[in-house]
Amino acid sequence: MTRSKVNLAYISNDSARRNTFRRRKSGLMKKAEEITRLCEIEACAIMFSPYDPEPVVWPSPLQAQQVISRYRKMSSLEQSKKLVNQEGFTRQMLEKTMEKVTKKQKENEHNQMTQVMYQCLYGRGLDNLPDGVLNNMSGLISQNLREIERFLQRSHHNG
Amino acid sequence: MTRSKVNLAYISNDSARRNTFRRRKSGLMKKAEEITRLCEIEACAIMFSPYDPEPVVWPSPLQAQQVISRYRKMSSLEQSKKLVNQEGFTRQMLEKTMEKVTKKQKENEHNQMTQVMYQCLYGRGLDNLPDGVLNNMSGLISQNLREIERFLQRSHHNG
DNA sequence: TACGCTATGCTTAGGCG
DNA sequence: GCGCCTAAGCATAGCGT
Repeated sequence: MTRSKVNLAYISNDSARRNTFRRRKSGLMKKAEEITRLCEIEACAIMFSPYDPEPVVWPSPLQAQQVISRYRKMSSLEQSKKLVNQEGFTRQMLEKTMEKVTKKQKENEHNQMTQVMYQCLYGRGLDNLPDGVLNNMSGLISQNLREIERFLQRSHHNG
Repeated sequence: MTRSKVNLAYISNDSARRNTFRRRKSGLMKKAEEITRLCEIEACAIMFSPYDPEPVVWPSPLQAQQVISRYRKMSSLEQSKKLVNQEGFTRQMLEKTMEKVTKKQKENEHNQMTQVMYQCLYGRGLDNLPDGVLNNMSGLISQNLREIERFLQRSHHNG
């Protein structure tokens, strides 16, 4: 049977759909590879499917996280720049202060504890830490988490 | 001149590279559209290029954020489940405590300040806040950010 | 179910306006 | 720089294994 024009709709046949997904997934990632190489851009892709036990993350979980955090940073920055009313000023102030804190964090980079806490706070996951950093830090970590809890409670009571 | 096989390397010619990027970007997004429709999967893609003033987010910033948060949730869950060694215990403890703090945060949901701070800390952006929350809170916010700074400094000095 | 094969449709490099 | 055009090269549907 000759190949016909693809009907661009949900493929109801289970095995056909699974096959198409497998093939097109690899095709898509190949295209992503190519445009990244040819143009030297930064990109990532995430796909959830019933056919993979885990989400498919291209090019890698680590690089994807970097792209995502860059995106988050930029989009919130753009938003704060666009706003000029009272609320906008508050947003800008928040951005600036957070940047200041981030800068201080960088200065303290040798402090492993701060590093751990920060990654935790920002939800970046704990993959970027040097090997062994998490060892022997249980006490310190739980101590500082209690500190955060107290901070939240204070915020609650004061607010 | 007949079309030749593409050399899969960085295109040094500026205009050619820009052209290729424009074309392949649209091609890539079309492919993403197609696989999503054909197989009904959930996916997103982010691309940073010198040719776009803003990052290109497919299918939309909102849907991308949903996919990203789903990925984050799943990956941290998988990580904590997979690990069984000393470092794994530490990770699990971190996860649990952070969940606890998150739960407490939910209990305090009526506290607008806590909500603002939390969203800020987690880098979720400030878009999900109810209207007007950010108004008249400048003083409170900067106060609490100073609190965070002090916390980081303590972490530094103690570490 | 996944993979290899091949014909066919689609993508896109190169050229032009 | 962008969009159109055409043909060369690629992706992939349908089938067999």
